[in-house]
Amino acid sequence: MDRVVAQWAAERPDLDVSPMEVFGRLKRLYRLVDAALNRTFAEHGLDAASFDVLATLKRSGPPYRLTPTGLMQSSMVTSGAITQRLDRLEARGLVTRTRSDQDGRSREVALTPEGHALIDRALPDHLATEFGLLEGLDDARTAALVDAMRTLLATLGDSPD
Amino acid sequence: MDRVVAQWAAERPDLDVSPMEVFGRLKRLYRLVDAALNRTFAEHGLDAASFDVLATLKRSGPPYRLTPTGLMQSSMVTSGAITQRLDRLEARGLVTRTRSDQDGRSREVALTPEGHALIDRALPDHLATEFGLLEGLDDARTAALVDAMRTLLATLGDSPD
DNA sequence: CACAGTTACCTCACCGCTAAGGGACCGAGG
DNA sequence: CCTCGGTCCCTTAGCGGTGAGGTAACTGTG
Repeated sequence: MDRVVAQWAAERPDLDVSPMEVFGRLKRLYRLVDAALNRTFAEHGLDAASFDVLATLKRSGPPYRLTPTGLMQSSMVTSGAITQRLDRLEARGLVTRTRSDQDGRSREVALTPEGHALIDRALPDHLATEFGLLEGLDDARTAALVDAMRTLLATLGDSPD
Repeated sequence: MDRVVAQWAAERPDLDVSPMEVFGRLKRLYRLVDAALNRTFAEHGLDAASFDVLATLKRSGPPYRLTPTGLMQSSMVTSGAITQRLDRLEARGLVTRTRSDQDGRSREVALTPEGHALIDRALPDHLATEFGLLEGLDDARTAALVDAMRTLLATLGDSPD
C-alpha cells in the first residue's frame, strides 16, 4: 500500500490519496484474514457461510432456534442466500427446518445434535486461529484498532449485532 | 458485535471470544465500506473490479501498460478472474490487449483514451467518498488504525503492494 | 538442437451471492 | 367474513469469482 500511495503521488500529485492508506489495507486485510479463517473452517468440513449460520444458532442459546429472517439480519446477506445456506446445512443433517406453529409463513431453524457437535468442535479451533492472527498486536494496539473500527461502523450506520 | 460477545459469554463461558471483537468488526466494516464504495463506482458505470484494474493501470504511470500477471498480483485474484475482467473492459473499449513483442506468451494491457478519461473522472469521486467515511475519525485514531492494520498484514505475510 | 520443465494466459465447470419476483400466510379495517 | 397490503420464505437467472486443466511460448541442459 505504501507503494500504491507513492505511485499516485507521482501520477496525480494534485490528489490527496491518503484515505487509501486506510481502505486499501482494510480490503487487503479482510481478504487475507478471510483466507486464513477459511483454512480452519475447511478442516471441519465447513466454510465461512456455514460456520456463520451454525455459530449464530449456537450463540442464540436454548432452544437454539432462529427464523431465516433472524439469520439473514445477523449475516448481512439476502434471503436467497440464507435459503441456500440452509438447504446445504439441512442436507448434511446439521440443522432442521420446520414450520412455525405461531406463524405459517415462518420457519424455525434448529441445530441438530450433529450441528451442535460440529460447532462445538470447530469453534475452539477457530478462536485459536484468530488468537494466532492477533499474536503480533499488543493489547493497546488491539484496543485502538477496535476503537477505530467501532467509530467507523457508527459512521456507516451499523445498527445491531 | 458487543451483543455477539455477550451471547457467547452466556453460552460458552469457558471460551475467550475476545478476538471476535476484532474480526467480527473487520468483516462487518469491510462489507459496509465495500457497499458504500460500490455506490460511487456505479455512478460511473463501474464496479470495484473494473475500477481496480483501471486504477492499477493509471497509477503505474506511462506508458500505462501492464501484463495480466501484473494485474493479477496487484489485485489478489486468480488469473481466470483477470481474464474475465479484461474481457469486459476490452469490450467496453476501456483497455486494449496486445501481444508482447518480447515474449509471445505475454500480453500487454493498456488504457485507451476512454479508459484514461473514465478513471480520471471516477477517482476524485471515489476519494471524496473515502474521505466522507473517515469523517468521524480524528487523525490520531486514523493513524492508530493504519498502524494496527499494518502490523496485522505483516503477521499475515503480506509482501508487496 | 532436441527436449523437459516452466511460465503466461485462457477455458470451463462449478459455486455462492444478489436482485427480482412469486406463493403462502397474516391481520387490520370495511 | 372478506379483502388487501404487508411479511416471510423460496425460486430463478445472472454475475463474478475460484480451481483445475489446457495450449502456446520460452528457457536451460546435455
